Amino acid sequence: MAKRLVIVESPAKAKTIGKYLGRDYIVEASFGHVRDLPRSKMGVDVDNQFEPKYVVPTKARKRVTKLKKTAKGKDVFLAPDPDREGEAISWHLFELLEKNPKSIKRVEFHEITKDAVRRAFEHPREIDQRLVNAQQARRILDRIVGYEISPLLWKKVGKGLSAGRVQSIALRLIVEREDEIRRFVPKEYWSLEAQLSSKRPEEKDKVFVAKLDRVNQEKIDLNNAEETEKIKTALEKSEFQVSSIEKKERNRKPQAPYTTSKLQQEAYNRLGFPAAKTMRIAQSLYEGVEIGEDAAVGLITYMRTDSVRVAQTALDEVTKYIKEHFGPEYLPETPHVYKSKKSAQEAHEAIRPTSAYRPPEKIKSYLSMDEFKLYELIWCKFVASQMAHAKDQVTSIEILAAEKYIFKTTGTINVFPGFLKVFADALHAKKKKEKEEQKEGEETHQALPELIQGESLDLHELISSQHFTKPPARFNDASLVKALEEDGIGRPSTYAPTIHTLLAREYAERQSGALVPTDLGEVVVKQLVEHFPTIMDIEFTANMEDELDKIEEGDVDWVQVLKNFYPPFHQAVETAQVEMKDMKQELIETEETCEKCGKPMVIRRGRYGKFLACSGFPECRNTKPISTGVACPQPDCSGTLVKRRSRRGQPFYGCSNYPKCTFIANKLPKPEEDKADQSSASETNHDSHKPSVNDSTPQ
DNA sequence: CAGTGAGCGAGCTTCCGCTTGACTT
Repeated sequence: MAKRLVIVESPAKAKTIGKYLGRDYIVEASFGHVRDLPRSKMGVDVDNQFEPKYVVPTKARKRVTKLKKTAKGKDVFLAPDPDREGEAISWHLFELLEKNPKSIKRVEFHEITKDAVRRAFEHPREIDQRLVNAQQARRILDRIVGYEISPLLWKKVGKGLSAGRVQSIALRLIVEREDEIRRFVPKEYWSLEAQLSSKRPEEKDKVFVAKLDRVNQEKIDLNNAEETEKIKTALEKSEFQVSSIEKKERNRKPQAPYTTSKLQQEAYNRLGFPAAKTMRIAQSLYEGVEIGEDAAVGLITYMRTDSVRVAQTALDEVTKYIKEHFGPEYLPETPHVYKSKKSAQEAHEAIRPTSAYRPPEKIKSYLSMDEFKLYELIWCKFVASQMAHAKDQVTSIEILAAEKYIFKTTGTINVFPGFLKVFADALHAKKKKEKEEQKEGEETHQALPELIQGESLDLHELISSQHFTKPPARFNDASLVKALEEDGIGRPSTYAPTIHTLLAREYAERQSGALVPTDLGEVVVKQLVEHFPTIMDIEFTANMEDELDKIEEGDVDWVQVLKNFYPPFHQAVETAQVEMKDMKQELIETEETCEKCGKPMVIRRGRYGKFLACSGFPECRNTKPISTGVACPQPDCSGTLVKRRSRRGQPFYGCSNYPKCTFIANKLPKPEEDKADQSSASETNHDSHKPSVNDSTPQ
């Protein structure tokens, strides 16, 4: 009968550790937090040292009972993650179990390897109350912000709404990006390219392209057709001569193995997986997949991490693998070491395969298509991260024309693939003929002919093209997660749920992958920014983290941090109770008159956004949608287009004269323009968000 | 595909961060 109980957060971790520790230990999982503030009320006594009231949520009841029973008379080791939240979980467990066991100690390990676990058990310690207190300050602050502002929104905007330190900043980013896009004015610019080739017979067939770069040593901006055509004409008869050739060797470095944020970004950009889908699939790879005859094997390390650290055993193994499969020349002189971002809590390793010796192709038949694709990303990224640099030879050539115009071009030849070999092999294995986006952000390179300094070239064609600057792209899962992570807002476990919340509240919606704010989202952000500028500041979380750090260092009392925060915040809530506009009642006057009763129409906000309603309500119940101002393209129709929504919620544009006119379109057609050369513009400036996401994933 | 918004006003809604399993049909 084992005399020792170890408690960790997750059952998968429990299984692995159980194997390392042997029969003397029982290993159980807590399944995350086991105590929390009550859901139904604030649960914080703001007048009495912010004393929190902790309860065991119903979901955790059975777990806690089981743990209490198992702990009786044993030596208990609390082994949650070595970070703020893990320390808090340990403390809550301690408080709940205190009376039952013979002893309770805390152990910590930063990687789940036999060695690290063994060592941890040789040095058990007490719970670090400073870490716990930092967590309490964080928890209570989030509770106060969320549970004081949300009810204000119920009163002023609509029931069921929410606000919070993380979600409201995420929403703000989305709303402000939409503002930028609306304000954006595209600017015209032109480029001028020359198709050239050598006159020498042996190189003559290799036509290449060079781009106009400078005039009289000054960078040139071509702003319109006239300017461009003038130069073009001047150059048509001109001599083109190679004025400089520069060859350089360039090293390209592999990137670090994945953190959660980076995995979500790349899975979205390369595979089209929304953040939630990536996490679901990663979880199944982590929990284990049956491979051949063996029992289930965990294929990757833990998927919620902010660290790029790799266990020494894994480094040794991947080094061996690279040497055997690619050859010693594919190894760097010393192993690459990557730095996590400063704010990382480093409780886990990077996301990596549990063994380099399980290349994707080898286990493909045991995985679903999606599991395979995600595993392949993770495996390749990790193996590449410990391979040699790729070496390119980059040739930069300048060509002089008409004595003052300088054209530039570069050619790149890969002389040693290094880490790129992993990605090239993966691509090859897929046998894809179609041109696929190269991994690791490679551009397509043109190969140049061998040119000689001073030689004169044949001009085949001068190509001028019109371009327009593009507005910034809307956020999608990848870019939003990236922005949040860079500003230290949210944690690996919350990026995907935060996006879900914004959609569930109807603050934002997905349009072919992009996150677009709704009217409701815009109203909420406007009110919050006006009344809670501090909370709505991107820097708020960073400042909070500084305070939490001080608590962890023992420099500041956690209650004092809340005492500093609360009074001005609460005052802002009180003020907003009085001064925030009641958006539920808000009527916006318009010029339109009701065709049924002649009274003016007003804009109201409803479930589906803004609409026009008669001010004579409830006597006159006439309503109509707001016109987009775009005329109906149907000939002989005097109507304008209005935005509507199908029963399934899909927005579409229909004619205001319906049912007389049945014109319908999914996208707003461009207003008619007199210029016929619209089509020659090489780039359009909307819907620039990409890529599109599979609509197949249910939310 | 073509609707939405007050009034009475019970009792309800809500945060962030840790983690997966399952009251019954």
